[in-house]
Amino acid sequence: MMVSTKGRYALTVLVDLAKHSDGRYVSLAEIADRENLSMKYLESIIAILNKGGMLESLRGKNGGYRLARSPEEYNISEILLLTEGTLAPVNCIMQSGVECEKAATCSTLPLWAGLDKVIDRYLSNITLEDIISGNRRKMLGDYCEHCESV
Amino acid sequence: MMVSTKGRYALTVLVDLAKHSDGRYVSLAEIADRENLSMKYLESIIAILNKGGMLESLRGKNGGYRLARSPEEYNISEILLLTEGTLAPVNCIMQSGVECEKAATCSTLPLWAGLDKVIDRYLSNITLEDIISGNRRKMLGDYCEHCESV
DNA sequence: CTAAATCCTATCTTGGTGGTAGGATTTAAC
DNA sequence: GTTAAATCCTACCACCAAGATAGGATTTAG
Repeated sequence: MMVSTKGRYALTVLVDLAKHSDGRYVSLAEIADRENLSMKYLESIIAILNKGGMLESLRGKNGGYRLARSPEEYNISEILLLTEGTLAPVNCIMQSGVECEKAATCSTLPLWAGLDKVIDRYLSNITLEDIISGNRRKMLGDYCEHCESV
Repeated sequence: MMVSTKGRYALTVLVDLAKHSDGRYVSLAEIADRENLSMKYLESIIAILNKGGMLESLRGKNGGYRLARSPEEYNISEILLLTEGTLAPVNCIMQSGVECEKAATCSTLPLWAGLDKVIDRYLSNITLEDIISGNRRKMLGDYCEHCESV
């Protein structure tokens, strides 16, 4: 498993906000209720999003959260990176420069590095807007970033 | 994390066998020593490979393991699938038909399904032979299965 | 017969996942 | 200025898979 509930619920929250806040602040209770998720657990997840600058929050009565930017300005990679810490498919691949001591001679490292690249390319290319608009071609179809850019 | 040491070590073992057995049986002690991994731990991993039909084994003195097929006939996806059980990036994606109850209305499901597809495409396309021959273009480069097939 | 090997079963520690609990603080509305 | 509704903060906990380790039973070449 690569993406835990943390990352998945974070995305769910952002999608919910994109769909339901038209500028207004939406309370966590409302989101938890609508998405049928534990509000207490979402609390800890939304805190990460908030501190990461992905949301604006308002405390007190009638408070809540709303997106800090417009949906097309969020790419999925940055959302998951923030909540999951890393998206690397193996421990060998570090976000920092720290490397395995065998890296120089490891025959399998290029495979893992390539896999990491493929995953990040896919996720970086999709935005929150693609998700709420249901851009199936880009997510599921034969859409090819590489071909498209040539 | 998506691929644990189980899958990584399994691949390491297969690569080691591909490189060092020219038809002869290679003992686990030899592999563990060369790869600097715990022999006892490798034992449990190689058992999976063996039962999965990826290896041929010979018991008793001078026994050991060798590949059941030639390196280009193993693709990485099947190796990892056997050892890891699943390669799905999220719990939402099942290898069986079992689905989340919210699947029909879930806006994020296409994203996960697409990610799963991208990962499997990449790993299915690379063989053991690509790894031992260090085919960097295919693993790391701008190689594009999609473009290539058009 | 013995040494070298696979095969089999059981056990253990650790850290991350997926939460829960309780309260402190802020603010709008009456 | 009191109250209710909300965010914010800290601590805690159960469970399970990962990553091994241990010990012995079985097979076979020499």
